[in-house]
Amino acid sequence: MATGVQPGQHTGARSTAKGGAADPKRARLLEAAAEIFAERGYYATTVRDISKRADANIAAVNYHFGDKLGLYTEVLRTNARSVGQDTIRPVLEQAAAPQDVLRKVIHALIQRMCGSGHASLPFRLMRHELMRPTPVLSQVVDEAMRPNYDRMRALVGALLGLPPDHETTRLCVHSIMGQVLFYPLASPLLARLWPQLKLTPQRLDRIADHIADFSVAYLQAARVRS
Amino acid sequence: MATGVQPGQHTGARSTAKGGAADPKRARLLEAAAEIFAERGYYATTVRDISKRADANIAAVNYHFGDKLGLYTEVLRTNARSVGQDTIRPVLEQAAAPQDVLRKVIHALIQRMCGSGHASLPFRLMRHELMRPTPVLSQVVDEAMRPNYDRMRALVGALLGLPPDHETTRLCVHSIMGQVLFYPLASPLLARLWPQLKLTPQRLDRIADHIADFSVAYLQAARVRS
DNA sequence: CATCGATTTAAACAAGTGTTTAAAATGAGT
DNA sequence: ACTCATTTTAAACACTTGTTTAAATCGATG
Repeated sequence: MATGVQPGQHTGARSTAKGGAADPKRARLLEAAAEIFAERGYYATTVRDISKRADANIAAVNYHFGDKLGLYTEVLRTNARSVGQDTIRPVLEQAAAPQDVLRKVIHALIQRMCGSGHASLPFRLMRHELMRPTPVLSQVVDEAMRPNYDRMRALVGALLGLPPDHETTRLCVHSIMGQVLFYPLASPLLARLWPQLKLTPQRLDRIADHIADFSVAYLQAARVRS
Repeated sequence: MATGVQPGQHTGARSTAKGGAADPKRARLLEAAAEIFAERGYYATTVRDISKRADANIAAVNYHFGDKLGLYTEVLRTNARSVGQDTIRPVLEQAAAPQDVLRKVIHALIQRMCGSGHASLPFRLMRHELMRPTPVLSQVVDEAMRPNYDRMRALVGALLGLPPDHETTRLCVHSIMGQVLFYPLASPLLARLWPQLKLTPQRLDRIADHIADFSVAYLQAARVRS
């Protein structure tokens, strides 16, 4: 104890010169961790795998982030912002007819949640967090999920002619979320029930169209005339 | 090697007397394993926990079932039959109006998948298998899921006036499954987005009603007149 | 060059996992 | 009572995990 070095919260002599890559080893660890966490989730990822991909020593994670969960927390906080504010929020807040906004957000969600490219990395992190929650889940929900859930309730409530906190409004939002989440969350099941299905971007667009049609049918029929 | 004892497939001198509980230690292991697997899933369950609950030695699992996966396979095969044939199939095959059958199967699925009682143990096993597939998943899908998926497609196809293997039919089945699975699979998310929600049986019935209404709205509107 | 804090390294640690081993106990058949 | 296959047991094994340690290296400052 009291060795003089404080792992995980060193005094912060960073940003010495040009404002760019300060402490590159730390950045490489974050980058490698994000990729592996997004691929396998928190529990199936080992600090040895992360260290190897980042060309760092096994102790690097503990030195720079305290422990594995500290590294994961930092990775997730960054990407939660990307999901919650940068990607979905602008789609939900654009000025357009509510039905069009709904269609677009369904398309965006399906493409990101089912995609495997670099742009969907934050969504894959969320996907794992949903399937196998970690102690960070509450924070993720607060930053990435609840704001969009609330906006979604406002949107669907407008379509229904009901307040955002009405039970029916919530259930409809869940019906839409459930349809969307089915494809990324139940994909191992789906792959065996319908082996021919290939989730190409075109196919994902057809699926998103269907989900929108399927949902709008109820929202229109149930609309309370104002 | 060649010790004369063949773990996992002993010669089967079982059923000596009354056809009831032959090899009670094996049965206790199966019972204990089913409970713990249903609660925590395959990977989070240790053979030590199972052995302790069954009042058996740590080596008992290996002796009677070869290895942990052998025990899990046997537990899952039993309960897959319960899910696939005993519980859902009769609901899907009853002679009634397709809409009523659909409503009833949605109710049954929601109650079982979200329940925590003894009757829903097989469904909790399936739930974990969906969220965290094991090498046994394919077998589970074949025995418990695909038959009902096919029956579901026939039912929804009849409501739509489309063949069971039409793309729209499949997408509609997925929309229904997604809405149902949302509550059990995304429950950690839901618990934080809507903390007041308590999944009582009455509430589950309201949810099932909503899912049925939500789905029927599209199925009726999209019906191809024959 | 010497100094000293920050970083990196190799090695070990402690805890947990599924599995195996060889001996002990069991119990029915002779 | 003895035999012998079956079952149970305690102990250890082999392996992986996250974490820690203490020494080595680095890098700017005096």
